[in-house]
Amino acid sequence: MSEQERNTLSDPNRLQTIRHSASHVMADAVASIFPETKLGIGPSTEDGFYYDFELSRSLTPEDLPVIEEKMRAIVAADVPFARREITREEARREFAEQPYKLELIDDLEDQETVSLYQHDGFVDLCRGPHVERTGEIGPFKLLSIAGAYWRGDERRPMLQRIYGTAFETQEGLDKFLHNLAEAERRDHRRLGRELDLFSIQEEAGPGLVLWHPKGSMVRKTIEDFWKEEHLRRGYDIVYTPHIFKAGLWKTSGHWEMYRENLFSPMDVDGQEYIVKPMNCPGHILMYKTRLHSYRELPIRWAELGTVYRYERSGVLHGLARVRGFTQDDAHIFCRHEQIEEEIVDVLGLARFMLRSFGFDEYQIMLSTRPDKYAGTIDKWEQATDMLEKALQRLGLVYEVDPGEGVFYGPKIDIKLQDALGRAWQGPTIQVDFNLPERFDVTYIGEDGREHPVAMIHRTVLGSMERFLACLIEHYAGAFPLWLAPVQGVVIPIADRHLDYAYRLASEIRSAGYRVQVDSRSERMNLKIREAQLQKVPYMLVVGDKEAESDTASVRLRSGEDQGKLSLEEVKSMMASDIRAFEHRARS
RNA sequence: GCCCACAUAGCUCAGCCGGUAGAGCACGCCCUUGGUAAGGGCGAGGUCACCAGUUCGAAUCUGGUUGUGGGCUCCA
Repeated sequence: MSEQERNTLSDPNRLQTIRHSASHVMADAVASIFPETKLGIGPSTEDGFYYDFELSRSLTPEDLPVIEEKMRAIVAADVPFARREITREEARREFAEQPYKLELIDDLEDQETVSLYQHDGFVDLCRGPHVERTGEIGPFKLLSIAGAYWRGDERRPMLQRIYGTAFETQEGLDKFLHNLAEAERRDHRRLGRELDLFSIQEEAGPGLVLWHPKGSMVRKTIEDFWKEEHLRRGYDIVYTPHIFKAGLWKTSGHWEMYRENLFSPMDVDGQEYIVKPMNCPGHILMYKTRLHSYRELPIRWAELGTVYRYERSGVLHGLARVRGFTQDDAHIFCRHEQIEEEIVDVLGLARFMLRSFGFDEYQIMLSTRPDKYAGTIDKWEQATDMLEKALQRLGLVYEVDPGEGVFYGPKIDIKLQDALGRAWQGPTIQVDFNLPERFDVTYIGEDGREHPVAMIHRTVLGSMERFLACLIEHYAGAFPLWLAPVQGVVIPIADRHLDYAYRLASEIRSAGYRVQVDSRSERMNLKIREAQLQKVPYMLVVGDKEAESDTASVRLRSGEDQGKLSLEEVKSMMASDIRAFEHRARS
């Protein structure tokens, strides 16, 4: 392969190198505009690059074009990038005015030398590599300004970060910008309002969701499906209260380990109560109402449990990050030797659920012991081991996420990928030896003695809120027929067709479909347009011809005209539409 | 919580340098009964997020509060 060929190929390292070089050029530009600039770090990222700066004043969006202009000049000058190696002492002198760089130099492993990259007059501490010359940096664009803590530590100073991206080709950049626009078009907050699915209002409180009838319909459909599948797979459905006495949360360890997420206690008759942040203690108390034989295990209790967690104001985001949400939770009480089998089953259920909702791509993470944890290291290792074994047994590829577990146990997280390839937190499976111990949860073994029970916490969708956010964006609001809140709209052409329209609608409705009649005295064109914008799967146009022949002219959301179909044909078309989705999941 | 930006009618937005608000869509009424993505007319609707301050006068300037957006930290 020739040198030229190598450079034109879409090599991921090449792209990274370009972006990293672009970040240097950006830093150069910023430093030349703001002479007092203190440099942080400037790496390439998955879809671009950034650089962190400490500046004499705050950046505004108007600064970006100016910086970009400067960058273009540097790229056009096509100056070479030069690597230099110097000793740490020399580096300390070179960056004497750069406190953040000095800190980085001090933190380098005991290497004798450090490498520098220089282009034009700009020198940066950097491992490299870089492109040969600035002219090799392809089309780029600065995207946004953000605050970022130095080294991601909220106790350290906040620097100003500029995000940008660069590509090898103009098409690459265009595609990226197009994707950004597409993501905006699919934004569940926008679609939530446009499709009248839900709202979050200042008056009600940040992070608290009001589910409008249409959003509730989607949610109900998901919940019904979820419950049925759980019953089929040996779960029992339970309900528990929204508040519990504070003592329960002290026993569970939440009071100690999960304090920053708890809402303040409320006083009820002189007793402290706390809104539940999790469902587990309720299930544990229920389990403990009587003795359980090993013969009963595993016991699988599922609850669509609404929990409340205090989330810092800056992290709230539409339905994806809220303060009150409903987990599709379940707790499995079992013997230790049953854990692996149960996890295998849960993974199977989780994969089934994801497929059912149209997600085929996902990524599995194994999160291990965090800094703040309950229980012994020994138990943690045991639990982690079991999760790992189950994953290996199913031959699933996974990554380890060190320190990301919950305080009471390690977990498997499944991140699903939506239509745009973005990852969403979905199913979570956690093994927990700690809560059973704290609450003294046991079963009676074959030997007639008490044994500690093992507990698995799991969700297979995550939460109704976040899952709906993901669904909306995945489908861009055009839900598959079985989930669509309104599955069909009957559109009478003139008022004299209303009777027939109502009759048709009620017959389809009695077959179990959600169909409405658009009875307004508006033109058919308008009704079609609105049904289309509302992403209604089936539009059933009825006029003189249809009323006479007992048919409906079927227009699909895709714009396809199916022609005149009889009532039976319409119903069977809808039925097969739904069946196709079911098969997809079970196959 | 932190950094930056933003907050005008239900929605999307205009409102230059301070002189008490405007469009399109949506909504209501009327006319139109029309064959596959917006028929026409009239009308109603805003203490310009909230609270202070500067000023003869604030949607417009200043400060604070609340909320939202993009990030950081954190997470179902």
